[in-house]
Formats: sequence, structure tokens, C-alpha cells
Amino acid sequence: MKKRYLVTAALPYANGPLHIGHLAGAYLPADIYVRYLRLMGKDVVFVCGSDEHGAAITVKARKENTTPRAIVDRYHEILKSTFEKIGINFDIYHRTSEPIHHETSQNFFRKLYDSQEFIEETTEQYYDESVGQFLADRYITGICPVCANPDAYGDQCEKCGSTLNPTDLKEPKSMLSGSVPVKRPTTHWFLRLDQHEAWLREWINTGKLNGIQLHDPAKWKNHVVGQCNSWLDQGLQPRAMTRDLDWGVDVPSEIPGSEGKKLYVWLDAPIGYISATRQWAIDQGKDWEPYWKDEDTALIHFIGKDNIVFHCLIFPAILKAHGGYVLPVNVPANQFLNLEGRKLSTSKNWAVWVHEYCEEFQGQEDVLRYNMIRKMPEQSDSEFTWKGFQETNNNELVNNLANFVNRVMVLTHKYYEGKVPEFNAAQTFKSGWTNEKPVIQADELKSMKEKLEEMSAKIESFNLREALMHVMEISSAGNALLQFNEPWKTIKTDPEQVKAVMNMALQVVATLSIALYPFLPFSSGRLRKMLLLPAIEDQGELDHLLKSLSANEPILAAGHEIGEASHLFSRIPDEVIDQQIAKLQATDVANKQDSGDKQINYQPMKETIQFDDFMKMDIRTGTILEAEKVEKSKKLLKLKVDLGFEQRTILSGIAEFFQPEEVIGKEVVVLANLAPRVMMGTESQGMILMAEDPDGKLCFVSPDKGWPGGMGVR
RNA sequence: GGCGCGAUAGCUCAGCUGGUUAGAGCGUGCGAUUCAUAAUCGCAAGGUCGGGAGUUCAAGUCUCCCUCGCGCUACCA
Repeated sequence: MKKRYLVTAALPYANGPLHIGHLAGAYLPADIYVRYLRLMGKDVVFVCGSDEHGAAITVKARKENTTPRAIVDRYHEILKSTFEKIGINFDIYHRTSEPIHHETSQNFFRKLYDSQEFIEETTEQYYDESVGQFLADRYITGICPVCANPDAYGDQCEKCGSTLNPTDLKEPKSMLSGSVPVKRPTTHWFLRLDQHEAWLREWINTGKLNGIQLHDPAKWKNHVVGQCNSWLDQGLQPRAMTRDLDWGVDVPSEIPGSEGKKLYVWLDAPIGYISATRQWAIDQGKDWEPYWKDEDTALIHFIGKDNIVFHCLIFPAILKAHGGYVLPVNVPANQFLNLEGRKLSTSKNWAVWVHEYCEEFQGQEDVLRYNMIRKMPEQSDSEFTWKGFQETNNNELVNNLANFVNRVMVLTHKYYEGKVPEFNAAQTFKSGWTNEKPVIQADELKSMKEKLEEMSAKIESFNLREALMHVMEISSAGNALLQFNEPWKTIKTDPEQVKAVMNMALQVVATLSIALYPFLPFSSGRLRKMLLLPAIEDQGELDHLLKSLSANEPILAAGHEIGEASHLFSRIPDEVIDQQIAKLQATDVANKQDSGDKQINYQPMKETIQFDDFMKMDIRTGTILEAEKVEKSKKLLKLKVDLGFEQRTILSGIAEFFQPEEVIGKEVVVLANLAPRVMMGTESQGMILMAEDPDGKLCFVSPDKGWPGGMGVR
């Protein structure tokens, strides 16, 4: 194990609140891991913060008629308090709008610039002449080429989720002025990722850099290594590290041509981890540099799978290009969490918002945490359902864990006036782990220690759901201990044995109060209080516990007095679950209505044309004679169309909606004098006219059956 | 179409470098029990390991082909 740890959790974007997908994907696993490290007495710093730059925030500000500053201030506060409420314990929750971050990231840029890691390249970008500035992808709207949504952004259509380039949009419009943007050349600095490809490939696949073993690739998740290799095999391209933006970190002003240029978010955001660490060091009077630069530091990034290539390829390339920084020793990216069978969607409000949960389920933070861990998408996508939430709470937290604790507490008060009983160390009883031969307490403590070690191993390999199962097995063994020995019976016949059994049961409860801490910190705290034990203070308590167990030392001394029994968890009734399901269904209905009536998103009318303009088009009737799929294409069908006087080859992007055999014989309308165009190696001589609905579905526009081909349409 | 990841009991998932009758939790059935939030404990049923072919003495585990899901990526005149 390394001497010190720096753990990061992906910086959430400050334009919306936190939902359960974020939680299960990155923040909860990071928090559990960090809490565990601290329980083992490790030196660890856990950083995160709001990612507050970029065009999406300016766009949102414009829409709400406010400033970017106001937007990020608002969401920074929401995010920060949500993390606190759900028990995600960062050492610092920073923000990228802080001056120290601007300074840090500018210095990074400067260093890369000076060491000639960049090439300057000029490309064509959309420019709004009326306001005199380049338009970020997000500042351009237009008609989505995929689903015909008229409000698609230049980088993405929020309706159908397609990733776009601004040049893909039909009828692009500037969001600043509403005018039609023009293409204009602009110069940016590109990181030579192509030059980093070779060492990245080796580092990812062998863990070695310059012959030095930095990590064990076998410990990285399959999908992480796979995704990286997929990129590496396609060849890395130089990547722009700057943008034409007005909300972000300025390119250092002494660099020629820096005016109006801002750092690209993927340079900006990960460096936010470093800025946050620096600020933490200032606040704590510590030195930040060992945490980023000492070889004996383990850097670990917790992220969702959408961030893999940035954290495994691009950021490491930046760190190495800069020099002097350690590379991540692991990037345990999680996959995605679905909600009731569907993808989480911020824009469609298909989500469970963590701040709302904390309001509606006060005091039940751990119930959500527990369910998130049980359903954590560690290896593949997984699913959250409210029914499942209820089941894990009632069956596992209440029936197994809380009930066990309660049994022990009640019996201890009943038999021993709330004091941990003295017992004879040689007294035998039945084990809670194996119902075979009788054991003494030393044997039981050893079994428990082994289980804790299994839990530790699972946490260290990022198998958190299994780790949690091991903790629950300790509780099950506690229940079994009581069940096999039946103290409520033996109290009359063999009170000496009951003392040994109950003492053991109390040791199990005390052990749980520590083992639960990484996963369910609130419950751990409540349990410690119930036992009248000091709260966990991140001081290596688990390490001490393991040592005590090895040395056969009990955790709770005989004679120690415990507090009042109370229920650690309560059953969640059907009504509460039904209410939450109804709430989701309501947003679903609202969404349908949105797209159903008023917001059907009819495409806006195009500008008026003259009769002559229309007459320029030669539209003809025709019949599809042949149809086949175009090799290597998902969307294109190659059609042979009979226009009566001749036959044409026409490529049409309808393969996702029609099988070749079902369009043969179809009578269609063709734009016949459209200039030919080569696609996927075949020339298309015209265009089949189709009607398209808001979801991008297509249908043929056809003449009446049997109408002859080649007739003009007007 | 290409690439990556996945497909194992009703549900959610473990199964590392191939090796005896394929595992866990939940759910289900039966039994035991009453200290406990009708909780607990035990036992049992339940799987042609997505489909097909191959390599091997031996394949859930390796190879190839196919199907489906998720993601990235090229093509929509």
C-alpha cells in the first residue's frame, strides 16, 4: 500500500442538482473508499468541487435572464449542501470559479505552452457578425438532423440525445442575436495527443512507464481498459485545449493571440482537483505538493463511465506533458444507473433528486446509501426501483441489521441491567458462523476478524457491493448466534453460558458500529451512541479493531454500560413507495403532454419563396425497383428507382425504419434534379421525399396506387 | 458497419490465469423458534451458464460465427 492517498470525485457541473445516478456512479463509491482508508489509519485527502465554466452555464443564464455567476452560485450551494446531507465527506468542496483555480490552470497552460506541447491550428467556426464573436457549440441552435427537434444545440440535441457538431445543424441560428452565423477561421492550441499515444498504450496495458511499474492493470476494471484501448486503436488526434468562450479561465494574456480565448473545460476541470488540493492545504496549513508529486502517493479518480477517456488518457497526458505529477493508480469508473427501466434524464426530469430525497426522507439518508450500494453499477448498468428500495430496507436493514441490534440491546437490559456481562473465557457456546462444534469467544472473534478482512479486500478492489454483503453477513451471524444458543431459554438452565453468549453478541454489535461506518455513517453514529461509545473520528478505528480481534481482546469491556435501545431502521410502508412512484409517473405524464399538445415542436416555417424558386425543383413520381443495404452503413439504403423515362440509383437514409424488402414496389416522389452526391462510395442521383415526425420517424410520400412513373409533381 | 463492455437460478448479481455434483443475497415452499420492528434460524425446490460451431483428457471460463442490451464512432441530400 502507498503512503498517502489523493482521492478525487468527478466535479459535478454547476447547472443542475444532484441525482441518484451521480451518487451511485462516483460520489458514494469515493466516499466509502475514503472512509475505509481513514478507518485503516491512512493519510488521505478527498477533493471535489463544482465545475462552473462553459457555455451551457452562459446559455442557462441567458435563458433565465440572469448572470452566469448567479447560476453557479445557486447550484454550487445546492450541490455542496446536498453532499453534506447525504454524508459525502469531502475534505474540501471547491469551485472552479475561485481565483486560485484560474491561477493554477493558467500556470499549467503556460508550462505546456512553453514546453511546446501545443500546436496552433486554424479551423472554421461559426461566428456571429452582429455581435462580433465566435459562437460556442452551445450558442448555436438549429434543427436536429436526427430527430428534427428545432431547438437542438450545436453540441447535442437534448431531445434525442444525439451528439452533434455545429455544422450538422440544419438552419443554424445564433443564440446571441438570432441571426444566421457565418463560418470564420479561428486559431486554437491543440495538445499533441498523437505524440502521447505510445506511452499511454503501454501505461494503460502494462502499468509501466519508462520501465517503472506504476500500477497493476489487472486491478483496473475491464470496461475502463477496453474503452481506452478502443480510443488508442483508433489513433489519438490532437485535441483543442482552448475555446472561443466568454465564461471560463482566460488563456494567459502574454501568449500571442490569447484574446477572447478560454481554456477548454477538459483542461480546466481536472486541474480543479489540483486547485482544490492547494486550497485545502492553505486552509489546513499543510503542503499540497506531496499529494500530487510524491511517488508514494496513490491518485485515484472516481468517475462515471462517460468520463473514462478524459481521466485515463487526456488528463494523464496533460499531467505527463507538464511533468512532475503522479499518474492515477486506478480509475474505478462505474457504469450507469437506470431508474425504473429507463435512463436517468435531467432534462426530462426522470430522476430521483438527492436534495428532494433528503427532504422527504429525513433521517433515512443511509437507506438511500444502502440501496445505492446494493445496486451500484460496478461492472454493468444497473437499476434503481422504488419497490427494490423498499425491499432492501425492510428485508435487510430492518429485519436483519436493526432487529439484531435491538434483540441484543433488549436482552442486555433485561438480563444485565444494561451492562456488558462478565463471563468465563473458557465457557463454550454454539457459533453463529457454523452450527457444528461448540466454540469459545476467542474462536468467534477470529471468525469475525476474517470476515472483516474479506470486507477490506473487497473495498480495496472496489467491489463495494460485495464488501457490504460481508458486513451484513456479520449481522446475520449475530442473529444466528442468538438463534442457536437461545439465551431466552438457557437463562433458566445455564446462566453462565448466557453471559458468554450475550457478551459475544455485544462484541458483534460493537464491531458492526465500526464496519458499517464507510457505508452507513449515520447509522454507525447512532449505533455508537446507543452503545455509549465515542463517535468514529477517522483515526484508524478499523485497524485497531482488527488488532484487538487478533489479540483476542474484546471491544466492549465487561461492565461497560450501554444506552437505551432504539430502532436503527424502520419499515417503509407501501404508501410511501406508492407516493414516490406516483411522483415519477406524474413527470412522465407531464412529459407526454409536453410533446403531445402544445410543445409538439412543429418546425418553424421557412422564409417565403417565390413561385420561380419552387419551379426550379423537378419533382417526379417513381417506383422503387430494387433496394439493398449499403455496406458498413447503419442508415443508408441503396435504391433503384424507376422514373419511367430512366432508372436512377438513389441513396436514402431510411435503413433504420425500413427493411429493403418492404420498400420494393413502393411508389414514391423523387427530387430528380438534385445535384448528385457520393456517399459511402456510391453516387446518389436524387432524393426520395419523406415526411418526418418530431421523433425523427419517417414515412413515404406516395402518389395513388398505379400512378405512372416520371410524372411531374407541382 | 467498426470498436469496447455486457448476456449465469423468478429478481439483483459473484464466478481469478480452463479441472471434482455452477455460487450468494432477495423472493418462493416446508419445518423450528418467540428475546426482537409478524422479525429470526434451518432445510428444500429452482440454472441445456444468450444461440451455434471449434480447440482440449476437461469450457460458464479459450477461439470463431450469430442474436440482444449499453456506450463510443462513420454514413442521413
